[in-house]
Amino acid sequence: MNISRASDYAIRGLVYMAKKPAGAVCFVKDIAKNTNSPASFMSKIFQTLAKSGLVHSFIGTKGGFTFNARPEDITIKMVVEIIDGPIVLNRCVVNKSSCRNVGNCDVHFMWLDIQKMLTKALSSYSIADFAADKKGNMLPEAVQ
Amino acid sequence: MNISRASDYAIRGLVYMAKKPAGAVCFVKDIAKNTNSPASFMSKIFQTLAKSGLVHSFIGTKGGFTFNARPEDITIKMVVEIIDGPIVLNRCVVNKSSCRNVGNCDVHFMWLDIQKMLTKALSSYSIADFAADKKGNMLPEAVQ
DNA sequence: CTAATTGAGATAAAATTTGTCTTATATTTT
DNA sequence: AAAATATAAGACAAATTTTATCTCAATTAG
Ligand code: SF4
Ligand code: SF4
Repeated sequence: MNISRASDYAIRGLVYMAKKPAGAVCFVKDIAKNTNSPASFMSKIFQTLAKSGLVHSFIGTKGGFTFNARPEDITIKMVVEIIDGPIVLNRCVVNKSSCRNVGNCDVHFMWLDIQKMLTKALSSYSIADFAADKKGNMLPEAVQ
Repeated sequence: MNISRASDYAIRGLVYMAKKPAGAVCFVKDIAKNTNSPASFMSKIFQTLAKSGLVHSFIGTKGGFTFNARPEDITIKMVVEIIDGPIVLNRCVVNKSSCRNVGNCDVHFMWLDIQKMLTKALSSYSIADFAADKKGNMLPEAVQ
């Protein structure tokens, strides 16, 4: 029940990129250093982000990565799902046929509700929110 | 970002127990059969539940498990944390010293908020809620 | 053309998950 | 009392996922 280190790195890497002037080409080495993360691992993470279309990659000297979408359109949910795969609290919440008990399972509906709440929360944050150096609570309903 | 099969089995095993008359001794074999779960796996899960004090175990013929707490006092969060370990969305949410970036990390506060929301939701359900055959939404704020 | 710098992709170690199999314990039957 | 039986306890192990590293390929500057 947690996000992976890879997703944490990816989010902070993208936030770092978003703080640079729009359109700037960023190097993995630089991103990794400024986010305190292993460069070789970050490299593979950005490969995945590039494959997903979220960022664009340029190979060779003076290569690097640029955004392929506006940071304000990239939600935390998107990043986590690209890196960790779909968010599925319990197998039955996205694919009913994945569990033969779903028809007479009392617990099923709880997972549906919590899944909905969680994905809604993760979708309510974008990369741009953090690049603007806003701090503190941005999900009022979470703490009242 | 999901609960383990073990936690799913544990919850439904306890719900099955809660449907029986209070104080009844239940066998793993029976619990496993009625929850469509591997008996030997369920056995190890109930070992853990017993070690935590949630249920009581009796060895030998006519042995089995009984509740050691009232089903209405056993929250889903408790069960998941006993089986899967503490719920920690990201390492920084329960132990600030686990991440050297926490002081100047913009994303930290988001995880704090979502963690709080998630644990609150998981604490709002008890085993008894599902044993009563109540179905449907029990977390109004999740779907409005 | 060569060297330097970058991302791409193959490989692998470590940890976690998901189980099974054997052993110990208590009860019931003979 | 001994043997058979039913149960939980715990050791063991396969499979998967996570967390990386290491080597290769592509591009460009000089
Ligand atoms: S909660 Fe119920 S429906 Fe969902 S996976 Fe578990 S048993 Fe199946
Ligand atoms: S979100 Fe920030 S503080 Fe939390 S683990 Fe990641 S880097 Fe550390």
